[in-house]
Amino acid sequence: MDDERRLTAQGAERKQQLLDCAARLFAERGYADTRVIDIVREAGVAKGLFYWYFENKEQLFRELAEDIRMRLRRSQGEAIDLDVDALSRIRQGSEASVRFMAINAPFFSLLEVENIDKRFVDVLRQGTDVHVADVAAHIREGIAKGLIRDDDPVLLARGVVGIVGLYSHFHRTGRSTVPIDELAAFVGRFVVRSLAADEEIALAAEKQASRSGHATTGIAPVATG
Amino acid sequence: MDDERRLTAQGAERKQQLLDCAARLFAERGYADTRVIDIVREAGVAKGLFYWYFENKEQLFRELAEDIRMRLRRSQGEAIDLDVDALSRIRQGSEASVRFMAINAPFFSLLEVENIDKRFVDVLRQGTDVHVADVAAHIREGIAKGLIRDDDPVLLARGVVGIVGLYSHFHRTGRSTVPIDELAAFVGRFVVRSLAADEEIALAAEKQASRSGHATTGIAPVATG
Amino acid sequence: MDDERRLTAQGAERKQQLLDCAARLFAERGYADTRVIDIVREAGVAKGLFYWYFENKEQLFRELAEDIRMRLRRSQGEAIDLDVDALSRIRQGSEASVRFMAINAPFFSLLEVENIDKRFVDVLRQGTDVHVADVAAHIREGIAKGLIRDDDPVLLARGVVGIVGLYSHFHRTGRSTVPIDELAAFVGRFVVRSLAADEEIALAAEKQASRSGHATTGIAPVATG
Amino acid sequence: MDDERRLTAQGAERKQQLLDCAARLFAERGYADTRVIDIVREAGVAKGLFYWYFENKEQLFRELAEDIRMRLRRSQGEAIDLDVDALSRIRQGSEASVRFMAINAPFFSLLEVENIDKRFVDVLRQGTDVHVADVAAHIREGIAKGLIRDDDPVLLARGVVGIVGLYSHFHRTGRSTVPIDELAAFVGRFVVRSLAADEEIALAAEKQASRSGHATTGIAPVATG
DNA sequence: TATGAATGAGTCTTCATTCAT
DNA sequence: AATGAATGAAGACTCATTCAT
Repeated sequence: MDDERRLTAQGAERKQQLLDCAARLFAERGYADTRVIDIVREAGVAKGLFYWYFENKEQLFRELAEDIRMRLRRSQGEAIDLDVDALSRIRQGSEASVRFMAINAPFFSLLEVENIDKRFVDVLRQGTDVHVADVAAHIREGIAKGLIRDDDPVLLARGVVGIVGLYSHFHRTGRSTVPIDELAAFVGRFVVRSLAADEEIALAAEKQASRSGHATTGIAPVATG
Repeated sequence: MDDERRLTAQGAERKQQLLDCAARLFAERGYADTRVIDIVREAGVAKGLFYWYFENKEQLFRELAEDIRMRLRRSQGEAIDLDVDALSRIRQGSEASVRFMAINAPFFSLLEVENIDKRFVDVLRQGTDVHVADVAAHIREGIAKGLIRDDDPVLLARGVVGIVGLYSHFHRTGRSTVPIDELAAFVGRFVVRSLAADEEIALAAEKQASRSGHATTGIAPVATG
Repeated sequence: MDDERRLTAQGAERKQQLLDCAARLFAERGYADTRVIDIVREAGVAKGLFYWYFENKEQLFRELAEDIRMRLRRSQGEAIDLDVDALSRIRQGSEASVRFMAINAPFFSLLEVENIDKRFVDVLRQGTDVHVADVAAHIREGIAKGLIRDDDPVLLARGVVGIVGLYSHFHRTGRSTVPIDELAAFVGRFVVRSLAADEEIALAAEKQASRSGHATTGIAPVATG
Repeated sequence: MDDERRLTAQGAERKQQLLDCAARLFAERGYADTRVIDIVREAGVAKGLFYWYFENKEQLFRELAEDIRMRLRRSQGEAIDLDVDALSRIRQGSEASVRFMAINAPFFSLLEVENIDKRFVDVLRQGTDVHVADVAAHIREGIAKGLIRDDDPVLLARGVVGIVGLYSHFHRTGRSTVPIDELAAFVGRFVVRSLAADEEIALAAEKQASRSGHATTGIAPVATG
């Protein structure tokens, strides 16, 4: 792969196919235990072709991670109701994220953790930081308006993002017996309680109707085999 | 290492030295990127000696993980004041954990995540589950007494354990500018707010004096060669 | 080599090349003392390629052993004159074998002994057993016709096969000063005398003209790099 | 081991114990697959002690091989009746050898083949050569007296020695269903028929009473620890 | 675009041998 | 004599990456 290549329609499709297969395998066995040959075999192409579309295995992972992060962020934007108060918006975003991650499970397994591979801390950390910044903005507004208790906004935001990832992971690894909608609601409550300035506000935020249906838009499923 | 070997005092020391070196390296570069030769070089011994004390690299990791988990749990037990209410106990345990993990940072990097390597999900998950069960017991008591809001105790416990790990990780990776004591207090507040049945109870729990000084007892630092 | 691979013509050639090089080296230095790297160096290719064609060193040995055994058996079939009596046929086969083994010396060194490696007793023993069964059939016929003395046919057959291997080995290891044709004739006499019912029959069998010229067809010599 | 060491009685015993254990293990798993640690463990001593008694593993094997060869030769001398004719003496020696090898099976497995390890061709070959020379002397005498057919004496002697080893091996590897005395008799017949000048002589040699009872004197059994 | 043979650096693991005690 | 920890050379095998076709 010499440079920024212009791909034909078929080429783009083939590349996406490799990305999808890789995502699934990374999720199943981890980055290190997924060999390039596993990916191409899953896609039904020859080994050499991998290097036509990607510089190397690492590059593929980075593309994958960035792509997923982008989709998650977009889904959150869609889930948030700009007319409601900051605390409710955080709740909406959190619930939507839990749902979105559940639907697109295989794509998230790989980036929730910073430690998969030291090589990737940069991509993964940067993704989280963007997310945290988004939430922190809402939190600052909430504090200013007396809706959210007066504590370090960035730390609080880290907590929110972390909790969402936490329960998503729990659900993704098949250990949650709770249905996804219930789990999302639970996370919503958890987050609201963590942040709310007082009980009354918490109860109000919990009541706020959810528009998070939008967030169920998933990543297109991959035709395996 | 062919069988259950009885170690002399010196042998046990040498083994511990290898464990410590391995912990540090795993923390720095991850499990996969730490070669056996790196470990023995760090310890200043020959490669073959590694296999005198450990069956293989995987076995060493398991011993390490179990050891650390045990220490963490013990430190929590010491930090908890049995005379105070359940919510306060959870706060105490959480704060103590954050401090303990901060002090023994290199030892925790490797087990906070379930995904280091698919081979190790068993050890790591089991460790977390024990921890969650501990906390869930306190939560049940708190709910019964009206101190903790009435929600799924195991899910809540997962949240508590997760948040502690979350902020410990954040601190460990050097991104927290907040001093450790302040961070521990923040986590204490966060946890208390997430769980408390009402505001009054939350404030009371936050006031409760901490005995968590005990928990600062760390793992003996290793003299690096 | 992950699965049953279909080889191109060139691939089959390369594989055969590796087999030939391995045979020569195994013969020279034994199985254990021949490293994979020696084999690939001999073939002038890189180490990794070995594992493209063979699962591992052991597998290569097995393929080799089976291949050789097959060739030997085929050569015997070609050497035997179906019109002559059983005793003469055994003599023909024995002489042919000695010649065939002498010509293809490097290929036989490795399987004449059962003890190269405990792992391989199965392949090697099974090969011998087939051979013994072949000879035993002729012996039974010879006994029935009064040509061969009445003794245990399988034990006798083991003796015949053993003697052939014995003198082949002797010749192969360079200790026989006798030319190969003379040695083959000697073995023919030895075998005939061991089996013959009486002297007259023995003399008759010794006189029987040999067709064993066929058996000189050897394994194609390998162009050493 | 610095030099020719003078051993105490206890030391000699300890050394013999190691030799015996090694013989058993070599027979079971072959030379290469028997580790020094296996030998010392079998003997119940520490690894370092091995090198007090033997220069190295190879040296031990050589001592073992020479010892066994000596015992075999002695047993043959004892089995031969100097009063009988050459052909009968060969028969006696052959039968005695088969019996002796059967009794001391574990000690012979290792030296019957020249190919265990290229390092040992010298010891093993030399042992065989002495044996062959012994037999060849008898054969020359037999030829001179018209008892044995006029063929190359050394080649014939190789055949005799080889056949004895052949059937011993067959018996040792547990594939012979025939009782040892019967097998020995069979070998006697086989050898006699291979060599005899005519039928009458062969029948006479077969009738000759056997004194080979002497040869059953075995190597002292080893107390396995 | 696509193939699959070829490369070779990298890593774990084994084991004979040495040596301080 | 005896112990067992320590050494380090050696070898099998993996897998990302390259390249001729």
